Amino acid sequence: MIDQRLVRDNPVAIARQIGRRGHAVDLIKLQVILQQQRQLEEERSTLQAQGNRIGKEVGLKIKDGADPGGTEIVSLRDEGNFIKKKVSVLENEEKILTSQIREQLLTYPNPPSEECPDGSSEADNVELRSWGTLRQEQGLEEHWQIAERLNLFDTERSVRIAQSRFITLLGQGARLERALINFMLDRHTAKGYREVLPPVLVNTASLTGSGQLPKFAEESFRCADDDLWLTPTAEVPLTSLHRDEIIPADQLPLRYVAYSPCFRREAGSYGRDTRGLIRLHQFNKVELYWFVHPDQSEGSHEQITADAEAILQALELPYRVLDLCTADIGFSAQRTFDLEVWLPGAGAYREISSCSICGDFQARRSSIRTKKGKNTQLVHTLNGSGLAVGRTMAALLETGQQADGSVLLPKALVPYVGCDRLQPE
RNA sequence: GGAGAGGUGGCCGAGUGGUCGAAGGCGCAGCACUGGAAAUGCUGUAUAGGGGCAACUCUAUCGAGGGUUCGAAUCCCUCCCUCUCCGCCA
Repeated sequence: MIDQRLVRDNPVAIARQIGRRGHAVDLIKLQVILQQQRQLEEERSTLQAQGNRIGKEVGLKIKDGADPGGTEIVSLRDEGNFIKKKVSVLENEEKILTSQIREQLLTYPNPPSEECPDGSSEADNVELRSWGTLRQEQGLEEHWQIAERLNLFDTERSVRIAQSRFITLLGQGARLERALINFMLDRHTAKGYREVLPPVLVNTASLTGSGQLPKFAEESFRCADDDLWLTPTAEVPLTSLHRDEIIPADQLPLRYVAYSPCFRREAGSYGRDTRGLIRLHQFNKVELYWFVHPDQSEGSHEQITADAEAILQALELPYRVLDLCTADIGFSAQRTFDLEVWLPGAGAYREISSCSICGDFQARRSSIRTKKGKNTQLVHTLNGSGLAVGRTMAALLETGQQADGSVLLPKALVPYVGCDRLQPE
């Protein structure tokens, strides 16, 4: 959420910043409402102060022996009643404005940071660096072909169990998925991350706090009879882990790593990536999440990205790093670095991690603050996938495929899987 | 699912209509004492919004919303949540 004081003081500047995302916004109307609201609040609190004075006066006079039914007390009561009526009128108007303000504020995306490159589509994303040597020979299989051959998962039966875009991993496939989750968690916790296994059903407040609601309701699965949704990413429960809290400054930064299944409707992606592990309604992800003091967020974006990259490097998976342009960053992000892994079979890079710095955007929505002495301020939050597990498996299959049909696994993974290659069962 | 209890500041806990943002304790911070520490003593210690250079001050907040009243943490109504016991269950 953007700071309403900024909208009140300089709506044009904020609108211009948000406008860099490609859609013009007009904050002048909101500014007017904010000014009205502030004026109402001023009037109301002045009246309430008067009312409070009368209340005290009546109490004191009665205590001093004044006749509760006497003219003096009665006239004070009348005055109190008069003020009360005026206050309640103002309060009602104010309440309407306040909820309008919040409703609107919640719909505006985070203004991109100064460093975020301008652009109008994903074509304007900037490649920052790449790592590893790409396999580019002809005739390589795509991951779903390999998986089918090795019997790692069953697509058709998954439709029977659920619907399309769900996957059932089998045998070595299931084992590899589990190995990857453990491997990633171990690597991150070894670096000082605190491991979290959160609920995967989250309430509306949690989704609003991290920025998925109100704008992206159609992307999430909702439980019909409860105020609960299937989480689209562990970022949601991790943000709400400290919602409505004040974290002592000396405890920051807090760095969490959470494995969770993630659920997304993938509305509007009909026909894309229909085979294999790339785009599913349910997938596994290990997520990194930082709460940092605003004075210390410098450099943290690069660090969290490096932590995600370390997994790709340990798995010997070539990738590149993109600095997403203003048109391509997510709703809550100020700036985002995407990691794209090389899929030799598909002959393309695919997003496998998205590392974002959100500034105080989520912290304001979720009311997460920190305190140093008397100074209370919003924390800054960062998140990054470390990594998307299904897509990691896809990359491993395509990268490790051998002429004899087996798949060679990276050395680091051998202790987790229990063998150095996957072979037909 | 059945029965009961309860939601007060960072925590514990008092407070059943009047100057209560709220006793007391714990914790925390500063100061004093000490060679240093412990113990002790003193002082301070919520959040949000408004005004003021500041000291400071006004308003709101005792789960949420509504009501009664000149005045509500305290009385009434509705809702939410938590806990305990029983049942069921991974």
